[in-house]
Amino acid sequence: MARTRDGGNVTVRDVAKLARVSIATVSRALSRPDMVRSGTRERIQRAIERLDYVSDGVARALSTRRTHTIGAVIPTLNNAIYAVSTHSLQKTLEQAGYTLLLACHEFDLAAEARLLRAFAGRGVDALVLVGTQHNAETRKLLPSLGLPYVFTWAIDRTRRHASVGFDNRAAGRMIAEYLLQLGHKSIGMVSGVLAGNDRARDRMLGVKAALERAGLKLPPESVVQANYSLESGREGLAELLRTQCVSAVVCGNDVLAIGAIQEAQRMGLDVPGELSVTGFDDMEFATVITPALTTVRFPITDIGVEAARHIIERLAGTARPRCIELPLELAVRQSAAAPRRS
Amino acid sequence: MARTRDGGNVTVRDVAKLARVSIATVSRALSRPDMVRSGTRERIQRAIERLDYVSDGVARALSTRRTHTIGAVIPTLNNAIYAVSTHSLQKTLEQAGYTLLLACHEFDLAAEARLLRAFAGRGVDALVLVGTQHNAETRKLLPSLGLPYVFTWAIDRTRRHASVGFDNRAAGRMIAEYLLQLGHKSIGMVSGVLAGNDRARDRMLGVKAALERAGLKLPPESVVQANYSLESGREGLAELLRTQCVSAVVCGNDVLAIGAIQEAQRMGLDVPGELSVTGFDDMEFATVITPALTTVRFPITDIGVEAARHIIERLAGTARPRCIELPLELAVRQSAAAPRRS
DNA sequence: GTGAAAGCGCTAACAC
DNA sequence: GTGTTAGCGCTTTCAC
Repeated sequence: MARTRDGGNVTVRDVAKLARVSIATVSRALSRPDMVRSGTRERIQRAIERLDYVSDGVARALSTRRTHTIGAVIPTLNNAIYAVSTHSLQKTLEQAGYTLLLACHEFDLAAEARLLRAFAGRGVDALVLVGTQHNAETRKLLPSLGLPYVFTWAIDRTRRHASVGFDNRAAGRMIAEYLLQLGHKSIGMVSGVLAGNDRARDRMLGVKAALERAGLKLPPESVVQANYSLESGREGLAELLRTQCVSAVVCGNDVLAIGAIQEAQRMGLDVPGELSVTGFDDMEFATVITPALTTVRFPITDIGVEAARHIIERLAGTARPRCIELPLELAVRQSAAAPRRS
Repeated sequence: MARTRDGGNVTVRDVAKLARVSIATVSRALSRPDMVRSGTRERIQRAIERLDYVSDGVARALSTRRTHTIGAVIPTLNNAIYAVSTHSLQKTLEQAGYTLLLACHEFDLAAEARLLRAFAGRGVDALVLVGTQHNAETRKLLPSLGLPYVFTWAIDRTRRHASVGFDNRAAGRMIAEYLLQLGHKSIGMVSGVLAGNDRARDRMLGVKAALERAGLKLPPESVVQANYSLESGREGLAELLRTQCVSAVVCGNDVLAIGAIQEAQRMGLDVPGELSVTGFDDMEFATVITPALTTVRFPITDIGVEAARHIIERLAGTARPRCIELPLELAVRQSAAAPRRS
């Protein structure tokens, strides 16, 4: 996008003039070179280089009704797991010639709807969201846009929307069953905020289901909710232990779990001797804390890659499975153990 | 962007017809409502609502030559510090009505140039980059685009480019002087990769300068370079200690430092008794490791906020200081101490 | 205060 | 193969 002497942008017109062809031929030389005779093509190529011409994506977008831009609205970048899945999303989209428009709703579903609307106005070709739970406005907007979209980090049980993620409920069951198997009978949770967050809610429901199957309960007072930060994990644990007497605490994610371990240690509790603590996600830092964190591993990078692939293939007109469920795995380390008999 | 019965998008034309005005008036009612009589305005408003009209950003962009889109090219989202500064960048831009186009170059400056060129082609209104060191292509491209741009995470000493960041060299000096003051005489580094990364290089140069002022040296063999990961930090420390005998290791960032502490402990070294280890950044996880990490604190969130403000004000035509230097602060914790006499 | 018309820079029929 | 021309949906003079 250099300028011509008169200050305007270099356009197809300038290239056409210099190469002594029509603008249509310039356009063709760029999009389908095989439709242009090689001599002409080279003349155009030279003109392009001499003028330092870069074709205007906005004009092309207006003409083709394709921006080659994908909008992703995620909860936050301050959470490593969303940052990592967004990274792989961007790299995979880039390889296919797509550019990523990114915004964070900070766990506010009304903000999510607003951002999606803004992206639609910017003419994105497709949308990537996190979670399957969205507010009424989003639910109305999404189909009306006529754009491909995909939910991530969770799977859509209704199968009405494309989704790539994992079964958070199964993850909750998995960790709870592990604790039950270790012999725990009283289990509490420091969960992520449940409202508007189906990942947090499903994990909690999974834990609850496993406990109930074992004849135990997970009453509301055993579940404290916390924002996403170490500090919230610390406060959450303190709050839980103020009223509940538990031998194990399932935390809604690794960050909360690490905060909880810090707080337990500050209170003089031995982890896992007096209190077992678990997380979800298996982020890189799960092994930094002592004791290393027992958690559920998700293939986080794959979420971005698969979501991107789904979008790319939808846009290319290729069919694709609508729902991709990624595998879970228990990462057994040292923060959970059999409860001490007392 | 709902559709009309015939499948096409709803455009100003549809709104104009329904409101019985010209398209020019619809456009005005949207951009400068005070230039339209209130009765007309309300008729138009009703038509817009009935048709669920959303104006087409691409067409507006072509007409106004403004996309209200800002492109940011960062090294990676897999590094919490860039993710966090990008988060605040996005939120601040959003408040001013701008949308963020994001891409990662993964520490490849040729990729950076390619991505910047792609963003320019997409018609971004301004550009945000990380660091002051860029390859020849980028250096040539940036001024030729005629767009505002800002470097972040470092300050441009030449003052020829807008920048918001901190003095990484001073940060290096700060941590080295602290170690010298504790009595260390042999100091090594596990640095980030130096090539193409002025933040890593300046931190190293700062350490070197401080050592030399104290009559000590930092020879190349005392500086091992590592990618950004815990694993690289572990390997980096192992490699350094294989050939060097040091009482303190300055790591290029907190992640490397935490990896280094893990490795030192694995080797049976007491930190800080037998080896002091420091980082840079003061990320949230700096206190998760035992011993808690001594590091240099940067106001990471402010980088994004200030970079966004700079861009917003430049685009609004308001003048702004070209170079914003953010403050540094030593975060003294337990991973560095006086060396044991031996 | 409102309308007609000329672009913004590109693509894509359709002619030749 | 290549050129002509009519849009894509909006903003913005310039008349009235």
